Amino acid sequence: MDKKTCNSQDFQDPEVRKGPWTMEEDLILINYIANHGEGVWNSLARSAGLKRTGKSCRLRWLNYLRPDVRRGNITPEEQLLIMELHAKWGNRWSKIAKHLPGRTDNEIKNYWRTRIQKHVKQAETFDAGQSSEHHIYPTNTAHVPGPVDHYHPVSETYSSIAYPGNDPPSTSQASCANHPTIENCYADNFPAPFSTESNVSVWSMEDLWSMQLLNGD
DNA sequence: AACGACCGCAACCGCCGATGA
DNA sequence: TTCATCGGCGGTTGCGGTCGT
Repeated sequence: MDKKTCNSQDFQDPEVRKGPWTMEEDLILINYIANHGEGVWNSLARSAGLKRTGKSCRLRWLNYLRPDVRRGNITPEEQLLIMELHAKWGNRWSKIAKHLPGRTDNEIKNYWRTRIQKHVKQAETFDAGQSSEHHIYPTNTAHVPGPVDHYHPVSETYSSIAYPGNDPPSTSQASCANHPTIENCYADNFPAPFSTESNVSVWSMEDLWSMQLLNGD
């Protein structure tokens, strides 16, 4: 049998819940960690009464519920730092995230793939068609991504990379793009938190934490 | 107004290394 | 040394929202 399927943490328990976290689950997790601290995620999940894997709890906590997590609105400075560090280390998202306080590896990874990689690919395909010319950028975008050079495994760096310095992320896509934070984005939907039927969490972290404080021991 | 295409993000999956019995 | 368990990481996917026609 495959080792993975034998792993208790990966075992397909029919009782294990998957998919989006509910507000109740979030509150349980926040309360439990507030009272007992984080760590030993599998036993935490069991002790807290959550029908989730330890992995799922850890991910939810680190990427969303942690009080110091900052979400949305990557600043131009952060974007530049991400580009520099990615040029240096490649897809070492957790390593990159350590240099961006409050940012998670998952967010940086998503940001890179959805915002930056897209433009890099555009530039690459364009450069392929314009190989004799340098720094001629697509006209269908305001962004001017530079060419990506190749990774040197020995030095753990890319040879050179020319990214736009203060090119802000596109704001034309997400509905929340003009909001400073996703919390404010959620706040704009109040006082009618949606998805009430599925009870999927769409609450601001401030709300969750204030609820936690109210419920606090 | 309706609908399909596209995009962003949360969450899951698979793998690997560390640790302890 | 071997095995089980856990934590962490990077890659991938599915869903919901937005945009364009």
